[in-house]
Amino acid sequence: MRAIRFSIEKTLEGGARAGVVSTPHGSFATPAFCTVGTKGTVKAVTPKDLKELVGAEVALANTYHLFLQPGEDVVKEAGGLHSFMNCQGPLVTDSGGFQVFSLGAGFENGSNKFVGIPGFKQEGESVMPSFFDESVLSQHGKLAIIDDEGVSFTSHLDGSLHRFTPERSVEIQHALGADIFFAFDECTSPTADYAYQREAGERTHRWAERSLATHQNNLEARKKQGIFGVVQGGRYPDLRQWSAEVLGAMDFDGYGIGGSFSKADLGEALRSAINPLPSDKPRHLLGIGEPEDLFEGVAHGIDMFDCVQPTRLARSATIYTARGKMNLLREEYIRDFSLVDEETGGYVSEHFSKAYLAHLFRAKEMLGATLASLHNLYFIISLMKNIRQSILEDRFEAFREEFLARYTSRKV
RNA sequence: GCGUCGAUGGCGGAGUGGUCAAUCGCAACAGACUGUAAAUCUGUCGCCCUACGGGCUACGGAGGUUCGAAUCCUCCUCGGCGCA
Repeated sequence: MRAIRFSIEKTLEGGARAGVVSTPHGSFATPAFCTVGTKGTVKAVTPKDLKELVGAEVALANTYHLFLQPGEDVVKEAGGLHSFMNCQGPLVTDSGGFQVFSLGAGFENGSNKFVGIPGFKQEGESVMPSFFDESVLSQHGKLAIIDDEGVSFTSHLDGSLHRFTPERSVEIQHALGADIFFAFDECTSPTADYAYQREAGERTHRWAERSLATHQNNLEARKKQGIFGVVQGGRYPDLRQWSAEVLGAMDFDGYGIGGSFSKADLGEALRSAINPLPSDKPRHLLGIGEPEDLFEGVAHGIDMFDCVQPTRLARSATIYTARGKMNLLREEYIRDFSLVDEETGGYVSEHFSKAYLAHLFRAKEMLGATLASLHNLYFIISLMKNIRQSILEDRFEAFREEFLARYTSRKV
């Protein structure tokens, strides 16, 4: 008996589908958006509000972060992640593979996932993230070093040396006890060349096998947790397809699609990665979450998303609205007493004005981040619900068009 | 009244003869953010222009010394402190 079950209620011609994922901690409707709680907390928001005000059904935490602090042993001693963070619903953990990228390969050129894409990263910007702390730099000039067996890395917290292998990552994720967790993968830099991308792909595939074997050998964990493999391939469609074929043949409970690709290529990247995957398993597009991208993902058959964007933007005063994103720190909102986003609604939009949130941010009051996070999460999650409904009613493309027409109607 | 210290850009506060339109912090204004080293980061921030360059006015006020002053001298105004 598998811990994770997926039932598809409806699939549209283009590939969009609606379903339900069942886990030992309850089920969630798909397409789903996982709120991101990297360190075991969705920043600035209580689990109660997340559930009652936002309507969130799943959350995702991170192996790398929880391993470093407080340590997976502490979480296990607390009774697992659910009990530790007082979350009764389904939980997902990411493997730490992305951190290998952001602390290692991605570090070399200070890139994010969309490096070089106009509007995402200007050319000639500083090579290193300026929040980088030189005191924890390893002798290699970066925090993570990859070899065929695994990854050695220095903690960004205290500079101590650690090592992740696929086996170790799975072991930690067993201790954390999320309902779904990811196989340890290597997320490459978007600038990686073909040869390296292929090499990294092969490594990721071997790691996937080892992760899967480690999980299958743990009979206790198998009953309680499901494991997802992660398709890689960078910006090369043939490598993505190859990666999906190789992983698709392995007996995972679901699949993550990770890595680097340009926004413009999202559609192509999804097509090549999704086609070879078994259609009866859930597919999770890792780390993507702008409204346009959610539509694009769903259109190609993605079932799950996670993204820091709603909460990260919220903390720096940018909110989603039906008419596009708005930076509440702009002067024009100081005396804008209209509600945050009447068209979208939700607890925050219905009770607070833009001027009030603008004041909270200017005054650096914590409630600003909380309300904005609640709102952005509500915005994204209700969007997912509406998308799901539109699939069930066979009017997904119409809804997409209608939503985006309004969403892009106003320049921020 | 005497003595003493001080007066710098929206605020705080550096500078104490040239490389100063003036370090820095805050505020302000704008931008970025997609598996969270992010309640973070970046840019602008006297005025004007044909604006990677140029011009003008500036460091309480008025004079002066000097090739050249926010920086030195004199007087004045205002403020802190001490003594009366």
